[in-house]
Amino acid sequence: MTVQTERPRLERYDPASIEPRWQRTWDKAGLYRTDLHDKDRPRFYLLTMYPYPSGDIHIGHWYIITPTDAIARFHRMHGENVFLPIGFDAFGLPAENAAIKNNINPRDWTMSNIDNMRRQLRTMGATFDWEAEVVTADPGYYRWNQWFFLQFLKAGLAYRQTSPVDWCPNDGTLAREQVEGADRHCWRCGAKVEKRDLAQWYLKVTRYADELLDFSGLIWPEPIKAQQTNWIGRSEGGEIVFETASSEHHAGGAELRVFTTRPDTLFGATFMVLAPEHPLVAELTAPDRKAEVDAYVAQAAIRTEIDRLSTDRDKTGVALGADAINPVNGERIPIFVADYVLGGYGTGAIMAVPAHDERDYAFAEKYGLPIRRVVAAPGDEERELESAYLAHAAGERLVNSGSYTGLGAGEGGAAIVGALEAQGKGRTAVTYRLRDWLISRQRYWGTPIPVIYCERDGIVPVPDEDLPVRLPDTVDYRGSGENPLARDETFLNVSCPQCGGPARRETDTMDTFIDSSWYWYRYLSPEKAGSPIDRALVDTWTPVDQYTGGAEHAVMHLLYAREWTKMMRDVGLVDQDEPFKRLFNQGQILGLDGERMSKSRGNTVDPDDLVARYGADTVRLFLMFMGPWDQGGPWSPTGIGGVHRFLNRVWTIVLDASGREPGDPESGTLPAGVDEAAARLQLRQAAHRTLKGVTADYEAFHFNTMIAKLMELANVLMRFRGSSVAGSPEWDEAVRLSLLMLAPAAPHITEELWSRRQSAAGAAPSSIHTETWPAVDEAATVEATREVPVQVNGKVRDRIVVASDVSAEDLERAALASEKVQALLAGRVPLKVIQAGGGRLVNIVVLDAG
RNA sequence: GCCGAAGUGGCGGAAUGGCAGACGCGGCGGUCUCAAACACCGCUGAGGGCAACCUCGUAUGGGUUCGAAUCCCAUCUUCGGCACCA
Repeated sequence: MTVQTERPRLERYDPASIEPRWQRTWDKAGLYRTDLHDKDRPRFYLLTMYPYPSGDIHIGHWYIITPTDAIARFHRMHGENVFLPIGFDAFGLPAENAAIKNNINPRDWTMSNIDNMRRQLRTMGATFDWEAEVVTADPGYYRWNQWFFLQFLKAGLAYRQTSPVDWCPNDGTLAREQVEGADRHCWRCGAKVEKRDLAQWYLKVTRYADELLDFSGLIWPEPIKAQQTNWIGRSEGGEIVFETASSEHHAGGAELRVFTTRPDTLFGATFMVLAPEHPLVAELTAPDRKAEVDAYVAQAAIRTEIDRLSTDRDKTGVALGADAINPVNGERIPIFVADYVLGGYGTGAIMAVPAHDERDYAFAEKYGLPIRRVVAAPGDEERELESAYLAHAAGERLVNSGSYTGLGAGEGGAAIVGALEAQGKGRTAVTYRLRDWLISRQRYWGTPIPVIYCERDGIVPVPDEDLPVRLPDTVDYRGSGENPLARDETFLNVSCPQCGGPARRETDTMDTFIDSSWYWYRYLSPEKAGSPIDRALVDTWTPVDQYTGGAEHAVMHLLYAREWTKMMRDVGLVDQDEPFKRLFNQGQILGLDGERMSKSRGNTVDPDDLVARYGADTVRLFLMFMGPWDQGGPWSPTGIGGVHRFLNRVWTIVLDASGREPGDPESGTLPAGVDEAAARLQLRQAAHRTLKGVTADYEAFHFNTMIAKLMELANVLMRFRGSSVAGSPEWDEAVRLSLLMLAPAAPHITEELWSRRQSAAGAAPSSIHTETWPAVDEAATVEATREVPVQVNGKVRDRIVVASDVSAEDLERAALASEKVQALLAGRVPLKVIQAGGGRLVNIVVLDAG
C-alpha cells in the first residue's frame, strides 16, 4: 500500500471563465476610452483598416486586428495616449446584392451585420475606443461626402463628362476593381463587361500625379510605393505636331499631335495611327474609305476593352486615305485608324516607328508598310531587322536621320525636340497612366451625389442647408441594370434651388471608396455637426502615426486616401500633404483552398469555435506566432495546441512555483554543476536578455520571434520550478517581467495572473495594462563567461569557454591552444587569425595542405 | 512581356556577412495513470561510424570574402500586381 502525499490540485487555466470577465471590467472602467484633449502625454494615432460588414468576423479579421491591438497596448505601456478607433465600411455592393437575394432592405441587412460584428469584435479583447465609432452608411457620415463633393465642385476638382465606362449587363456600372480576370468579367455574375458611354462625375486627381510620386517622409513598404508609382505611370518624352497633307477631299493643315517617349526615332516614322475615338478620324477619312472606316470604328466601340488591349490579338486597322507630313523632313506618311492605339492615353494618336516599336512592327508587317531603321549599334547599320530594335546598346547612333545622323539616341532626341520647339511644332512632354477618378455608380447603396439638373439652370449643386440628400429607404433597389434611384419619383423630382422650376436629382451614387478616403479624420469627432472634421483635433492628431491593413489596397484605397487628403488641403480643410506617416501591410490569411478568404467564396474560418476551445488569448497568440506578420499564408490550425500549452505553462509557473513535474525525475533539482547562486544569476540574465529582445521585436512588429523568446524564458522557468531557486527574488522578477512582456499579446491571462499575484502580495488591485513597460538592466544581460566557436579555414572545429572580458590576445592564444585545433594544424603555422564581431568568433586560416 | 515579393528539415518558420535549422507543430521513445486524456522529460536535416566524430546540406550554376542562407552575376520555380500606356 502506497501513501500518497496530497497536494492541492492546481486550478486549471480556463479562459472561458476569465476572458469575458476581464472584458466587462475593462469596458466598465473605460480603460480604452481615449481622452483626445489630453495634452500631457505623447499622442499615438493607431489606425487599422475598418472592416466591411459582411456579417461575420472571420479569422482574417483577427489576423489584422489582434497584432494591431498588441501594438496599441505596447505603446500605452510606454506612457503614450493611444487612439485606436474602429468603424464599419457600411456602403457597397455586397449589401445591395445580399438584400436583393434575401428580399430585405440593405440598411437592415447592414445594420444587423454590424451589431453582430461589434459583438464578435469584443471577444478579441481588443482595446478599441468604441465611442469613436464611424458607420459610413449613417446620414451623419455620408452627408459630409456630399459636402466634400460640393467643395470640390466649387474648387474645380470635380467635373462631369461623358465617356465610356465598364458596364455589366446585369449589375450596371462597375468599379475598375470589380472587373476581374483576363477576360474582363463581372466579379459577381461573371458576365462579360462592356463599354458604355455615360455622363459621369470625376474627381480631378490627375492634378496630383507628380505629387503622388513623392513618398519622401513616408515610412511605407517599398512594394506599395512601387505599385503606386507604376499605377501613376509617369513617362517623359515629347509631343510632336504633324500636319495633315492636302488632298482632293481634304484641305490639309489640320494638327495631329502625338506623344512619344522616343523622339529620337522621328525619322523612322513611316505611318501614323489614330485611336478609333480620335476626333479627327471622321474629318480625315476619304469618301471612298468612309464605309470601311465607319464599320471599323463602330466595331471597336462595342468591343470589350480586353479584346482591344490583349497583346495576343492580331493588330487590325484601316487606312483613312489621308496623309500626314513629318515635321522634321516633310515626308508624307499614311494615316490609319487602329484600336491598338488608346483614346484615353497621351493624345490618342501616335507616330508609328515600326523599326523601333514592337506593336508598330507587327502592324507594318501585316499591312506591308515600310520599316526604316534609324537607330543602330556600331556595325549594325545595314543589318536587316527581324523584329523591332528596342534595346539600347553601347555606342548606338542615329542613322538615316538627316543632319541628326551620328548623334547618340538621347542627345539626338533632345536635339530633334529642341529644333521642333523652335518652330512651334513640338515640345518636351510628360504623360501619365493615372486617370481621373470616376466616382459615379448606378447603384442604390451609396452616397447620393448632391446635384440637381434643371432645365433652365443646368447643373445646380444642392445647397448646404439641404444636406444630406437622404437615401430613401423605400426604393425598389432590385437590380435590373437600371438606376434604382431613378425609379423613385419622390426622390427624383425636385424644384430647382435657383429658379424654383421643375428639376431632377442626380440618381447616381458615389463610389464607396470615397467613404474610406477620410474616415480616420471623422473618428476624432464622429458626432460633430457643422463640419466634417474638428480642425483642432485633426491638427493635433493627424497624420495618422501608424496605419495597418492589407496590401490588396495598394493602388485603390491607399491612393485615393492620399488624393483626398491633398484635395482637402487644397480647399483649406487640413494642413497636411499625406494622411498616413507610417504604413504596415500585414499578409493575408488564405482559406484552406489557398484562395483569399471571403464570404462570397464561402471559405472563411470562424474563430468562434477556436475561441470556445482555447480562448481568445491563445487564438491571438497563435495568429502572431504563425510567421512574420507581413507574410500571411494559408490557414491551418495545426500547431495552435503548442501556443495553448505555452499559456498553460505560464499559468503553472505563476501560480505554482514550488510544484514538481509528475513525469520528470529531474524536476525540483538544479541542473548538475549549477549551484543556487549561479542558477539565480542565470535566471536574471535570461529574463533581461528576453526583455531586450522582446522590446525590439514589438517595435519591429516581429511578433513570431517575440513569442518564441517568451517561450524560451518560460522553458527556463519551468526547469527551475520546484527547485530552491523558485521562490527567490530573481525568480519573482523573471515571472513579473514575463507577464508584463506577454500582456500586450495575451491581455486576459496576464491580467488574471497579475491580479492574483497582487492579491497574494496584499497589494491594491490594479490593471497590468496600466503598468509601465519595464526597463532593461543592461548589466544583467552580460554573462561572466561565453562560448566562442573556433573555426579553421571557415569550418567550426571547436568551442572554447572564455571570460566575457577576455582580451583579443588571450582569446587568440586560447583558440590556438585548443587540442582539436592543434590536431588539425598538424604543425602548420597559421597565416592569420581573424576575430569577428569583437571576439564572438575566431577563424584560424592556414594553407590547405590538401 | 513589365514591376514587385519569395524559394531553408516531414510542416509553420529562425538566423540579413560569423555556430544553419531558434521557437513551435508533427513523429519516435519515456515518465505519470488501473487505463485513457491532460501534463511533463528526452531524441528528431541527410548519409556514414560501436563511439569520439566525419562528410554533405539553405532552388540551380558561377563569383566576391579568412568566412555566404545572407552580398554580386546568370538561370529555374512559385506567388502578387500591371498588361498594345506609344
